[in-house]
Amino acid sequence: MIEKKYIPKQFEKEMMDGWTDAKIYETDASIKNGREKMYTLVMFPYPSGAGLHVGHARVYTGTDVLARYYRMKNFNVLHPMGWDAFGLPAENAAIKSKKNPKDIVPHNIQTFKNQMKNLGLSYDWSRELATTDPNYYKWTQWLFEQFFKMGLLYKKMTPVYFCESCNTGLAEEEVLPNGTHERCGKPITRKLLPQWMFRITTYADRLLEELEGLDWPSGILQMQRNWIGKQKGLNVDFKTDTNETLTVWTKYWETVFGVTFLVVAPEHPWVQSIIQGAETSKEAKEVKEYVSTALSKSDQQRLKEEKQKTGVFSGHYAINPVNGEKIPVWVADYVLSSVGTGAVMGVPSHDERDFSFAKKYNLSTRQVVVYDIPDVDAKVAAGEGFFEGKGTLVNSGDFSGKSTPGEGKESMATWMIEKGMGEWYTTYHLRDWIFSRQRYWGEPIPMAFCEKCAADKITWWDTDDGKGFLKDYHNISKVNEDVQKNLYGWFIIDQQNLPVELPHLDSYEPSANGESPLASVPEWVKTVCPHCGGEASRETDTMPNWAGSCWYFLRFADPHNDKAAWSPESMKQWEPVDWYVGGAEHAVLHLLYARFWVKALQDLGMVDFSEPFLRLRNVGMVLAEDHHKMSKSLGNVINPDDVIAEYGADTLRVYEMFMAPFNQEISWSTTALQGAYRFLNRIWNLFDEREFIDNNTHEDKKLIAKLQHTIIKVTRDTADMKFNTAIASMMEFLNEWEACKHKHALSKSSAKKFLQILAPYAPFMTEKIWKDVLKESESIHISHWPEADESVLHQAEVKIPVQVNGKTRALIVVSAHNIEKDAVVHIAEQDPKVQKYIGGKIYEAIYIRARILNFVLKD
RNA sequence: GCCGCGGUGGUGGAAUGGUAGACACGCAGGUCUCAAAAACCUGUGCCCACAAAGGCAUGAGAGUUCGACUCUCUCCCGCGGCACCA
Repeated sequence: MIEKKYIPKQFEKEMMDGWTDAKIYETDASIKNGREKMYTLVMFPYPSGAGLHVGHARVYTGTDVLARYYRMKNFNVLHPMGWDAFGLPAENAAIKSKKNPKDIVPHNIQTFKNQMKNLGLSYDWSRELATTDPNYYKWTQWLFEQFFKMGLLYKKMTPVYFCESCNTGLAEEEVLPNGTHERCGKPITRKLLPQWMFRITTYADRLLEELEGLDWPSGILQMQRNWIGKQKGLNVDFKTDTNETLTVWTKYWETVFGVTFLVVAPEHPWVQSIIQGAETSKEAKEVKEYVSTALSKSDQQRLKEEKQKTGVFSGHYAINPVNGEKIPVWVADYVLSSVGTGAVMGVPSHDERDFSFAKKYNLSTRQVVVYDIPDVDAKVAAGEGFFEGKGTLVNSGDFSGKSTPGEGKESMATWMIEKGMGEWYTTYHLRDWIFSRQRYWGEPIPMAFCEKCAADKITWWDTDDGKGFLKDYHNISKVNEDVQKNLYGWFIIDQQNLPVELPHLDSYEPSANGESPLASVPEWVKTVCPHCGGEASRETDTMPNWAGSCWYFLRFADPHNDKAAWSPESMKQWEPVDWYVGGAEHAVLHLLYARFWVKALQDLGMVDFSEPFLRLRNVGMVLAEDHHKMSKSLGNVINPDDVIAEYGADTLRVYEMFMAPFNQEISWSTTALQGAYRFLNRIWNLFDEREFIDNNTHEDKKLIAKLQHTIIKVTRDTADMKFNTAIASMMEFLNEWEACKHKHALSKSSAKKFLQILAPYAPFMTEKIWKDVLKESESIHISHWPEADESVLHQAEVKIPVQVNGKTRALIVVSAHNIEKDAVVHIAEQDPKVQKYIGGKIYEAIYIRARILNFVLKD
C-alpha cells in the first residue's frame, strides 16, 4: 500500500540513504564477472559556493538515466563523480571572503554532494576524487614529470597579462575584450615571464587525424579541426640589406611578383637587431618608439583597432628573390608574431590589409592576377579584387599568362623551391600551451632549478636516469637540442618526494612583481638539487586548472591506487570512456588537452588507446523563464533545492528530460514543470486504485500491445539519449491505461514492466511503488530491463493511407494477410472518397508495401 | 568576413523520403464546489462554414521525386564560436 497522495518528500530522502547503505550503485570491480563494461561519464564540476544550478541537474540527470538504463541492461557500469576544484574561481572567491581555498573547497564539495544525492543521481561515491587532494595531485605531478622526460615541456620567456593597478599577473580569462582588468577596470599590460610550455604542437597531426571515427557532434569536430588549423604554404626567403634573411609564410605564393614591401611584427627578432645596430639613426628611434607602444597593448587591443593600420618604416630594404626588386621593410602591429613567421609579404593589389596599409603610407602596388570577374582591373585598383577565385597571372615573368589556382600556381611553387627561394611549410593555428600560472591555487609544478648545474649546462637527460630514459624510449622521445638548451639545471623531483604539497599560506594573493605567491615563502622554495645535492630552488609556478581534468577519467578506473596513477588492468577493464557528456563550452580546450595527454600516455606505453572519449554528447543550456541566462543580478535563478522541496526530484528529472531534445537549449517553464508533476501523480493514483495480480484473465489485449510498443520505443530512445520522446511515449501509454477502466486491465507482470522503463527517469517514485504496491523485495534499479515482445509489431490489421496525386484522400484498413499490391489497390478503388477523385480517369498506382498507396492520374 | 547550429500551431516540441503537428504547456467550455484551488471530461494549426466538404500551411524561392519538415541549390533571419591567420 502507498499513501493516497503523492508527497515525494515523505520518502525520497530516506530512500537515497537506503540505496547508499545497500551499495546498489557501487561498481563491480571484478574483471571476470562476464558482463560487458559501460563507462558513462559526465564532465566533473568546479564546486562553486553557489551550489548546483538547474543546468547541472539537466546534464547529470541525462547521464544518470543512461547509467541506470545500462545497469538494468546488465552492463557493468562505471558511473563516477569528482571535483575539479583547483583554479581561479575558487581562488578569487577565497580572496573575496578572506579565507584559504583549502578551507572553502571541502565545504562546497559537501554542498554539491548533498544536492546530487537529493537529485537521485546514482554515482559510485566510493570512487569520488578531487583534483585538490594531495593523493590525487601527487599523480598529476608525476604525469607532468613523465611528459617532461619525453621532452614535451620546456621553459620559455613568454608575455603574460599584468595589471599595474592591482600589481598582479593575470590569466587570459581575467582580461576583458576591451583590454581591461575585469576586477578593477584599469587597462592591462604585458610582462615577459619565464613560463612552462607544453609542446602540444608535436601532436598536432595526430590530434587532427584521429578525430576521424569519433562519435562526436559534427560541430565540435569541426571546431577542433579549425583550432588545430593545419594549412600548407610556402616559406619564402627575402635577403635584407643588413645581410640577414626575412622569411615570410604564404598560401598565396603565386602573387610574389606583386610584392611591393615587407611587413614584420614589432616582436620579430630582426626588429630587435636593427634597433640595437643603429641607436642613433632617425628610423631606429622611430622603430624603437613604435615597438614599445605596440608591446604595451594587449592582443585584444591590437585586434580591436581594426582597419586603423599603423606602422613605421624600418629604414631597411630587402630583395624580392623572384625579380630582384629592392623593396622597403616596414614594422607594423597588424602583423602578429604568433602567426606564420611573424613577417608577411605586402601584396596590396591582392590583399585587403596590405592594400589599406599601402594606401595609408603611399606604397606602390602591382596587379599580378587578373581574375575571371567583371571589371576586374577597376576592382583590383580600388582594393576590391582579393582572391576572387580563378584567374590568370600577369606581370609575373615567365609565369604570365598561366592560370591560378592551377598550372601557374603549381609551377611557380616548383620553380621557387628548385631555385632555393622557398620551401613547403605547413603552419598550424595550434600553439604550444602555456602551462604555468603565477597563482596559488593549483598543483605546484614538481621541478627544481640548480644554478650550479645550469652553469655547467647539465640537463636531466645528462643524468643516469635521463640517459636510461632516452635509451628505453628513443623511438617516442621528443627531446631535441632546443628543448635541452632551455632546460639547463632543471630537474624533476624524485617520485618518493611527491606530492610537492601546496603550503598553507595566510596571504596568497598574486604578488606585485608578477611572480607566484609561492615565491615569497623562502623555506618552501629552498630545496636540494636532485642531481648534484647542492642548493636548489623549487619551481614556484602552479599548473593551470586544466591539468587535473586532463586525466581524471583515467583515475576513476583505479582511484585509490597509491603505488601508481593506475594499474594496467584497470585501464583494460574500463577505458576508454563510452559516453562523455557535458557542455559545448569545452568544445576545444578541455577536450583537446585531454586528447593530447592520452596520446602522449599511449606513446609512453601507459595506456593502449589514443582517444579517451568514444562518444561525446552535449547538453543544452537551461535559460530562465524570460529566455535570459539565469543570473543573480537579474533575479531569475531557479534553485533545484526549491523545486525538489515543492515537487520532488522525480518531477524535476522528468521535466528536464522531457522539455526538449537533450542537446538543445531550453527556457525554464514552471507550468511545464507542473505538467511533469501531474504525469507522476496520475501514475501514483493509478497504482493506488488498481489491483495487480498474477494469472490475470482480464488483462486488456490492446493495452498490452501498447505496452510492448512503449517498451520498444523507450528502449531505443533512451539508448540514443532521446529522452523527450521516450517520456512522451510513456505518457501515451498512461493515457491509454487510464482509459481502460477495469481494475485488472494490467496484470502485475505488465505493471512491473511499465515501472521498470520509467525507473531511470523517476527513480524514487518507481522504487516506492515497486516495493510498497508490487511487494518486490530487491530494488527496481538492479532489476532486469524488460524484453519487448516484438510480435506485437505484426498486427492483424494494417492502416494504409491512400493518396491521389500525392494528397491523402482516404485511410483504408486491410488485413495483415492481404497487403499485396493488387489486393490493396482493389480495396482502395472501391472506397467512395477515392472514387470521387479517380472515377472514370486513367491512373497509375504506386504502392509501398504496408505503408502507402498513391494513385497518380494521367491527365 | 569565416566556421558551426537552428528556423514547424498561441508556447516547448514530434515525424526510417510516405496520413505534418505525437506528447506536453496554454487557452476555451464543462463536471465537482457556497466559492476558489486541485482533479477530471470535451475542444483547440489557419481560412471559409451550423455541419459536411474543401482550400492553405513546416523562414522565402527554385529543383529532384508518384510523394519533401526531411535530399540539392540560392536567399533571408536567429543563436554560438573564431578572426588584421598572411
